[in-house]
Amino acid sequence: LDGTAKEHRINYPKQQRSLVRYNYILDVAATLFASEGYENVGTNHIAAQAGVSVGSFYRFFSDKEALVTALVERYINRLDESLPQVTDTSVPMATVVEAMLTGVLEFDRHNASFAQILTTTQAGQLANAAITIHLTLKGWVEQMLKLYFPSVQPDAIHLCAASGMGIVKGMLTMTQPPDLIPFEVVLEEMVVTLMAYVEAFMRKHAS
Amino acid sequence: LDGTAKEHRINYPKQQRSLVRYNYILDVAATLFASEGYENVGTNHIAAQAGVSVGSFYRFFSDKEALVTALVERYINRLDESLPQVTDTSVPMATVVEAMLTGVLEFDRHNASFAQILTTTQAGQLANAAITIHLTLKGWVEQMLKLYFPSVQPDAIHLCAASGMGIVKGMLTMTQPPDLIPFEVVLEEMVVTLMAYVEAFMRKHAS
Amino acid sequence: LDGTAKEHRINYPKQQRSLVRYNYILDVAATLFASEGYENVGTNHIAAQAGVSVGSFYRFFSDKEALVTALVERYINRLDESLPQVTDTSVPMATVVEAMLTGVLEFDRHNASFAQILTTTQAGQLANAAITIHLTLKGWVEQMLKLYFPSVQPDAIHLCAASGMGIVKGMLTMTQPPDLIPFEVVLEEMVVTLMAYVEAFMRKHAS
Amino acid sequence: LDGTAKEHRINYPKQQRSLVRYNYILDVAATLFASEGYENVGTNHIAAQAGVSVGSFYRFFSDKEALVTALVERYINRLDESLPQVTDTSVPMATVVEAMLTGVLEFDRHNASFAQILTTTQAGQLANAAITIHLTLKGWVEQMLKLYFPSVQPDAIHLCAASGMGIVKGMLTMTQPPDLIPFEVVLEEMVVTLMAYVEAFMRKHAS
DNA sequence: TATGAATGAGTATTCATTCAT
DNA sequence: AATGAATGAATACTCATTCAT
Repeated sequence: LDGTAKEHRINYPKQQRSLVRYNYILDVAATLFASEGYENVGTNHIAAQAGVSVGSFYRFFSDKEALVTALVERYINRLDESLPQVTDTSVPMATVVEAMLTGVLEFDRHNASFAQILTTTQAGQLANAAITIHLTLKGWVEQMLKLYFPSVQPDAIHLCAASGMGIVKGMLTMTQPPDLIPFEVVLEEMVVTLMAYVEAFMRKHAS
Repeated sequence: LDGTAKEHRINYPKQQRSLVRYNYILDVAATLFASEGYENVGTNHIAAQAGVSVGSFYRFFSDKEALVTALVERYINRLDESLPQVTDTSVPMATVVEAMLTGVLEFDRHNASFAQILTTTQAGQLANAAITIHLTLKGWVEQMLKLYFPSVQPDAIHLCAASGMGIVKGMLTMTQPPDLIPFEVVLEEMVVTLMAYVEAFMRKHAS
Repeated sequence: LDGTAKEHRINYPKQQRSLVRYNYILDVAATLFASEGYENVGTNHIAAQAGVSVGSFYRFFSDKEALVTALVERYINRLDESLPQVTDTSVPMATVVEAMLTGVLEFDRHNASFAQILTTTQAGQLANAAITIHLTLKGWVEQMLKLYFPSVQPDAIHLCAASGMGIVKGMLTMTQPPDLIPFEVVLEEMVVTLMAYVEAFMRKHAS
Repeated sequence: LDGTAKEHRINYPKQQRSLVRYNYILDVAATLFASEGYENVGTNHIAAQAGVSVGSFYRFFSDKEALVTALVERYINRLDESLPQVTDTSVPMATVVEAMLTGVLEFDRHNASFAQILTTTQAGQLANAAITIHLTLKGWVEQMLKLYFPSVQPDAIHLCAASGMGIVKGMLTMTQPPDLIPFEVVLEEMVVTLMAYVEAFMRKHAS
């Protein structure tokens, strides 16, 4: 964004012991970010809470931003493992959509800060993180749409995926204050909305 | 959120000259927040950019947070003036929805930081601001829904409004990076989505 | 003390109306200093509390320090009027001492901040004020001592007066937190102490 | 005083190196307070003068007030070590009083700001410090008086101690401007005053 | 003469980051 | 490798004082 492009580096641990520490720091950071807000959580605080020294923290992460990058990477890896893979259209799309949304909501429940980071719109260190997750998920959605609607133009697919992402991200916040709507209810409304949208969209864009 | 509830006060200017300054500071702040991110913009920076001294800044706003409160107040007042009032159902709902969404998108285009603040999910000073706008808008949506669906249960109305807000907030971000989808396109998709959702929702909740 | 010697000026009001304002500002300031502490009371605060503009405040007093100077002047003028004048030794010294101490304690009761300013030892704007009152009172004490002990050396008189001032200033604070000893009790102990001290002192310094 | 009771914390250093720094900062602060006045000395100023960074300053002291608290603690610990302990009445009281006063005056000579803080009467951050030292010293005086006058009522002991404290605090300022009376002289006058006062007091309160 | 809006240098405090041990 | 003491630039906010009206 500003060209100064500091090099943010993550030192991926090779030892087992280090790996545990590394992951624990990420856990602690994610939890703190969720409850206090990213800007209100210092690196010293994270390190202390994780039971390591700041020095150790900076051996793993060159930067506060590198920590976020690592967090995002882990989110994406875990999502990749836990979300259903769709390779053929033998299953009705509604089923797939429901499975994916269930997966995402479930994922958010077990991965602190996920939705908060994904929905960040304020410029700042979190912004790039949000974009990375957004683009990854949107790519997956596009793949799925292409599978189910092979004859639809790429541009339309892209638009549909972007809208879908917007809908999911927006409705994801319904579980949080001030709405505090239960997960299952949100899930149901999400499925309804997405299916209704996709159907209407495809009716219009069917070649 | 934490009960300490510092008293944030805004000194509403009475003189014309002051009113201009007051509004100008809000303009500058909103613009800076949009480009740099709330946490990266200092009060000294805002004051300097607005061509006033920090002291003057603090004559208007007791706090950095009071500035946000004032910004939110102004957003709400302006929205109240510019969004269409719906008092009867002589117009088809689709028309109303389209008019409102057009209004909101148009509003965001002319009021820097509006969508960013509205979609803030990170804990911090912006959180309360986001909630205030959210609740206000949701209230308006509920009113409209009650008008068109007088026989539907309040709980259902509330859920529908909350979902609608989620959808709009989520899709509002499509105009921003990395999607950068044109306003008119986003508007169209929003209308489709909302109408499709409401229709499906009401089919289920019709008494 | 530091050579920069800014010129602190008081604009003594000539009009009756102004005089009332002038005195009222001093009253308000003294009261605020007593309850909040000199450094915690701003000139804007004083002006507002006194119902005048800051501009008016600065027409009377060139400085915050000039205000203190004026306060001290007024203390001294009022003390000069209310403390008993001693011109001959027809009255026993104990009676005079008691009358003077009664006067001082009474004075403190009706003149906010008097004791606090007099007993200030912290360097700062109050220091000069404290010294001025101290020197004035000490001068009066010296005069009285000379009258009763005409044959004692000036140096001894000076030392005795200085000690007396120390004793009075120190015991004056007994009425305040944390001791909170009643005025009459403090008065009694002061008289006892001073008389006992002077007697012992003079026994030693009688030529 | 106002109930808001911020938690002032001191980080007592455990390493030798840190302890030296910690004490040096206190030394520097005390010296600066003495010459410039507490309110005129900033934390940055103290840190710079002590040759440490502000950050280091705040590692030791959570607050400017915590610094004062630490200073007071150190005063009290050092006084406890250097003032004579009185456990029986084998020594005449005059001797004990003289020894204690010598100790206090000597202490003030080697511990910058001691008397100034002890005699602070202005509301503000120093006020609590002053009260703490005052109460501690008064407690010691009471103990001593009880020892020498076991049959006197506690209330009378308390009043006598309070007066004694007032006398000492007041006369302590005689060594400072504008009086500048030599230590030995002040000491002598103090002893005379206190002994004369106590004698007169006890004559009256002997049961 | 009176007003009070405006000024801006100054203050306490935080926090990402470094580096000697 | 690991530690955590140390750094200092940066930030929110205050307040004595000025000056245009």
